Amino acid sequence: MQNDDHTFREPKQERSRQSFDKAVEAAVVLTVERRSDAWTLAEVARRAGVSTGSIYGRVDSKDHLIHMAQAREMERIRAAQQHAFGAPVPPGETFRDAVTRVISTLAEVLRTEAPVLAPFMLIAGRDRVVAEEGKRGFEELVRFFCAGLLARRYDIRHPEPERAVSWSFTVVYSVLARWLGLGSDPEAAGEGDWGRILTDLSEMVTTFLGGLGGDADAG
Amino acid sequence: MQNDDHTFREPKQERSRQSFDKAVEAAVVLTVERRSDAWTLAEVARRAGVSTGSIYGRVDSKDHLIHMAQAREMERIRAAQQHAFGAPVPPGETFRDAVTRVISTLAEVLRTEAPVLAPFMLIAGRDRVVAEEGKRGFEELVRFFCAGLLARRYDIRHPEPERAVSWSFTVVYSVLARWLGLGSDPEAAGEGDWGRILTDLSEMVTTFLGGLGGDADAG
Amino acid sequence: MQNDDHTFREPKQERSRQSFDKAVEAAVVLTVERRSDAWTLAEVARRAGVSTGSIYGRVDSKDHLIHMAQAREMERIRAAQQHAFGAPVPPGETFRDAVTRVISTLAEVLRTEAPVLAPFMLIAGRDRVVAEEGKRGFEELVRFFCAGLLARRYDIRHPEPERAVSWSFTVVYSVLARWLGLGSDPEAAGEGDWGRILTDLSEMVTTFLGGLGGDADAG
Amino acid sequence: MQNDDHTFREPKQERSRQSFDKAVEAAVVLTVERRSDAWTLAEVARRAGVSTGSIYGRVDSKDHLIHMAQAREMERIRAAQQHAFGAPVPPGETFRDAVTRVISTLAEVLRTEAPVLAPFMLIAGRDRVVAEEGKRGFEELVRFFCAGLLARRYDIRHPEPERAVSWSFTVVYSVLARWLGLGSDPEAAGEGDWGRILTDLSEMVTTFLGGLGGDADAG
DNA sequence: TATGAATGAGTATTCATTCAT
DNA sequence: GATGAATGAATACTCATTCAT
Repeated sequence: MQNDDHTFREPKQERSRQSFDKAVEAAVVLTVERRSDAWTLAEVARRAGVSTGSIYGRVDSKDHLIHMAQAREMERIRAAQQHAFGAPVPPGETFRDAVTRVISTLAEVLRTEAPVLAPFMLIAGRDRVVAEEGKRGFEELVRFFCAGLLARRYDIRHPEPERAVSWSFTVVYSVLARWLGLGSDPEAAGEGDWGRILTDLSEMVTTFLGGLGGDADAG
Repeated sequence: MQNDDHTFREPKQERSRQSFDKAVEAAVVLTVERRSDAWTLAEVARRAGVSTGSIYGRVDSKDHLIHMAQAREMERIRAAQQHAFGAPVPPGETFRDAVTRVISTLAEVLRTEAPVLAPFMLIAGRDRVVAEEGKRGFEELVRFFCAGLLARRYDIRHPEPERAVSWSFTVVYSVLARWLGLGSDPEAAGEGDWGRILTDLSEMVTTFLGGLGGDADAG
Repeated sequence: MQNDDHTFREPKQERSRQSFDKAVEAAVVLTVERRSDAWTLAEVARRAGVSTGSIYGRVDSKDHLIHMAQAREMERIRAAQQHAFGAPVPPGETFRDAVTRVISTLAEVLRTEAPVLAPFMLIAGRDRVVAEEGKRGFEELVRFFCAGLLARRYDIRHPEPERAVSWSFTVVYSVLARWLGLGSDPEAAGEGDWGRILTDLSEMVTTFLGGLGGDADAG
Repeated sequence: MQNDDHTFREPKQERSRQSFDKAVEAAVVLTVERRSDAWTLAEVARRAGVSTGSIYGRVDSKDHLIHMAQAREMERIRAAQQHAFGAPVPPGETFRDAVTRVISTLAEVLRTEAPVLAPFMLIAGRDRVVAEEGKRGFEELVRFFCAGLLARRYDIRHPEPERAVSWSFTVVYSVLARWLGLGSDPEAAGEGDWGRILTDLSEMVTTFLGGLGGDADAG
């Protein structure tokens, strides 16, 4: 949860912590608004109602502030992911329903967090630390998704369940990310119908994994 | 081929046109090298062996120069797409082979042009003109891909062939673009095996469209 | 020993005085290390293990702290000078030996204290208080040196003994200071042989004062 | 005459050269006025009537500008030294007169250039390039002075004429530099009488070299 | 009184754009 | 036209000093 490349200077006074929190929050908001880090430290300071100097008391460069902002958001997002995938599995669920549920869960997390994730992905293109942190969140997502599907391992007729599930994630994530404009390819964003996409993905994955689609659960 | 937002000033002299071409070329090369527009006009001028002033004689801002660079590359890329998809269809090809061929063609075009496409997609995030131009190339790709598959319309058992093909494009493009780092999400770039991805995509799409996978062509 | 330009606030508690002493000490050490006042109050505070605020409780500017640091060192240095020049005169010493002894004493004091004196001389260039304080130490040195030589007034054949001795000091001090890098002219520092310089100076001064060099004491 | 650590960007237009010259001149003037480099680029730009950007067109840092300023002044100063020491030797000059002349020449050069030399010596304390350039000028001075005295080699009774002359330079330079405040030790600056100092130095050196002072030329 | 966080003026440097030659 | 020098607004970062706790 901490940055790798910088020593985070722990504030020893509560007041300070609040000030810095406001600055990080402002950085996040601006990053989302501008869909990139195209903001100045002066803007962050003004929005947070603090001075630039006070920010530099906790951070040693604009990049470091970006890392803090990302760390904070990723912590929140990872908690959200955990919560979303931690929901109880409905009893008696068909395989198709399970696939739909796992995909929808992923989709919902991504859709909710897209505004935050997108700019940080952009920044990851030139900032190794941001890339690494993003990767951690991503890998957690992979694990949740795969675990969710592999819970129905015995319904999967594909000869290599692990690989099939992993591939399914790739397909689902790629399509969703593209639709949501993650990865900063704004072209696709919002084209087509979100619900329809989820249905199509579920259908495709169900078929791919179960081999027959609708009645995999009947076996 | 022309820009929408600026009056293109037709150069009076051939010599001058060549100078400007060199500048545009330099802008392209730098854009690819830096994987973004993180270069200065001075750099472009130096590389092209021209002066910054002369560039401003043909263009009225850095953004405009970027538009010219993109226009030039997109023209080339569209020609390449046309050529690639214009290759003759092998006679007696199975449906599966047709799917594989169309997907491979798309994949090859994207893979070849990824270094150029990626930075412009990045720029498209904040530049409407770049986004529009990119979209045009993209839509052509959609048409080629879909036409390629719909040529086998009668092998497609999916109840809505048009939509199914379109959806297939979405899936294939999303996965490939992500793998190639288009859209500047560097996480996925290069993970997994390219050949394997093509195989998996072909398999998935063949199944999805044909319903039964391998023997759709038998019908 | 006190500063002229500031009211020195007598610390109420012993504990507090020790804290401030640590700060002054840290300022001295940093000044010597950096060979100038190119340090920050935060650095001083960190090294001293106190807070910047507490320093400002005893001092009202960085310059004032520098003055305290200098005052402290000059006090020590003046004691050292006093001690060095207070050594008993060997009985039956020749005039030449007396000159050598006085010059060597001066040289040794300067050489020992050069690391401290040099940066404060630098600072004296823009700080009147530092210049004044330095001057006081310097004048004491002049007095000690001259008194040392004038004790042999009757061996001095120069028609104006006072002036001759004073001039000798100028020559000796100038050469030594330059060699030691006092006055921050780093060019000369360390060039040539220290022992040789002392010999040469002694020879020159003996000759200058005594008129005949080696046998002035014979008269 | 060029800097070692930077490529000096030769202006291709005359206008430019003038602009930059004004900036360098302003840097020199400010350096002399402030007796250090305690000026900002904005000040230089304002005084020179140019923009900060235009300065950065020729120079890539404030330090580089300082180097240029120093290079320019040192060029001038070296020419002045050459001219001063190149004056014809009066025929029939006594040895004492020769010593006085050489010392006076050195003294005059130093006195004239002290305001420029002093701040650069200060800067040399932390800037290697400035130190090196200064050293070059200094070494030239050593050569001129020694050559001037060694022209009277046969009047020197000291057993090691070269070393004696070199030592004489050290003494003379040290005393003069100190008096002139070179080396940023402002304490001594201006104390005593300049004419008297020259007389004393001449006397001392004449005696030191010739052994008998006034009648060395009689031999 | 001590602490250390907050302040904010101050500065070097960049670079798209303009314009004198 | 072409050239490339000049412009100057913009921006990250520093640090002496203040002040809430």
